Amino acid sequence: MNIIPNLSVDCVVFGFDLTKLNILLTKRELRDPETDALLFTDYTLQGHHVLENEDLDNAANRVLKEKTGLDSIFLEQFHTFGDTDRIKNPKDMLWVKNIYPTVTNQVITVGYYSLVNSAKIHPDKKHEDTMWFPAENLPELGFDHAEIIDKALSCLRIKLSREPIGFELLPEKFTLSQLQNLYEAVLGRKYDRRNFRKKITQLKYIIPLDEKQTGVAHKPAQVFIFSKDVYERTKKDKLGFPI
Amino acid sequence: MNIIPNLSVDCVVFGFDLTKLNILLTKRELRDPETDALLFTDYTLQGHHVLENEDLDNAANRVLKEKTGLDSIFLEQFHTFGDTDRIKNPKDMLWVKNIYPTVTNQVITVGYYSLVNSAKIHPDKKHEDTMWFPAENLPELGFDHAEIIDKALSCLRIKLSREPIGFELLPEKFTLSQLQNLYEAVLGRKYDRRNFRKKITQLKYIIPLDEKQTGVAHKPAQVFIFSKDVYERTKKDKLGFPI
DNA sequence: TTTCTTTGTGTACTTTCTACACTTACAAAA
DNA sequence: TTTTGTAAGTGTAGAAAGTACACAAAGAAA
Repeated sequence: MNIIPNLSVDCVVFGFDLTKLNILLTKRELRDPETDALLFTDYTLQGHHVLENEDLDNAANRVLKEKTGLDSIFLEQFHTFGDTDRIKNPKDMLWVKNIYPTVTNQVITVGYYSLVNSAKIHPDKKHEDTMWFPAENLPELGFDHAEIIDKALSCLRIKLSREPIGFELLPEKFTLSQLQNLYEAVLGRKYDRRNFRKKITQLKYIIPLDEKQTGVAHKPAQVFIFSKDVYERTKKDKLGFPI
Repeated sequence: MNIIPNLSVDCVVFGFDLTKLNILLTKRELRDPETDALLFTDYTLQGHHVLENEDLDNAANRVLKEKTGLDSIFLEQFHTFGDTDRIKNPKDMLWVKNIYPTVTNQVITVGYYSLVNSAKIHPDKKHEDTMWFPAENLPELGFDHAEIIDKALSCLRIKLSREPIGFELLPEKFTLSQLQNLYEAVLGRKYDRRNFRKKITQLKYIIPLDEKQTGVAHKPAQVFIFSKDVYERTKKDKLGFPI
């Protein structure tokens, strides 16, 4: 299957470890083909060219599957980056010349972000050079990936304040404090615990289980699940997520 | 300047005529090259392929300038459409074969929407086949342009409820009723006039002028202007548009 | 001068938002 | 077994924002 040389997708994979928001990045190293000297090292998003006869959304899913092993996870297109000077940094031009000599110099990339529960990822050692970084403290990034991540994050914030998508970042069963931490981490603000719980518990699609947290050194919290089903059936009543 | 055969932009031009929301469409006709018989006629968005060495945003601006004569207007990228079966309707396949025989069959298109005051457009007769249609009552559309318009409208609604962009659709000087009509037309709901005015008049960036509407057969309304400047300086205080 | 149309205005009520502190349940350490 | 540490769980009062609602005034046209 041939690649489309001037079209790629890049995935910003967001993960939440119950404490902070993380982004999945892959280490990139360029070595001199002759001397093997390390020319530079940095990190990049998961991306790849779209293949001939491949839908854009499928390309994003494929990239995610290949780079993380994850399948059928939340994936949302957020912006397309098509400036002709996207690749202007000398190290990136060097990289392209070495690794993709056949690719045109004008590549547009469609940005997707995906949401995963950090715990789910990295059971294998197949992708040793791919790891989580806190969104607040990213390493040096290649290409225009810092800009792509900024845009992804601001789109995620808008989406998160309109729709109940935060659950994609949590384990299936979660506590209200974990949910609150998630909102605080993504939106970068604090909520009063009582007021937060008040609003959440009146949503019919966040369902308390007859079950408590175990193995914690404090009063165990009740666990909840999110019912997409109930949400879909009731969202016409009240649109949006009231947080 | 050569086109990039597999990449285009499409612009959804929204206009407001102080009463309803309109969309600018261009008539398309395909005639049999031999008999000149009219094979079909329908309407399409303003679109064109991106040129080599052209930024995406510039392509959208160029298309708009060419098709409408308008320059430097509000333009926002909202979604990229990249399914391989985007062009599946027989009439569209026929059209592409006749008009763009060199173009690949897998074209992805980046959607932009733009906002203009309907009065500003169409002073010339150069684009006779381009005209306004009420967003509520569109004619038969070519390609996947119905889907593109749906997505554009839903993105516009989200944007309009977060940021003060409605003024792009109004004349520079406007009345509060015109502003209210605009919000009602785009968001598809009604507002109580007193409550609407109460909220608007407390925004510092919507400035009343010492001036009244003229030539109307009723009590003339006070006119207002929007100050982007004041908005930018004060938006950190209170984000969003409280309507 | 009458008619028509849209502007412009205040208040009472309801709902939502906000701030705030102590007791309880469990695990780990003493 | 007792103590300690930690997060869970809970209610209320005051402030702010949202909602519903009706009539007089200004101008143009008849």
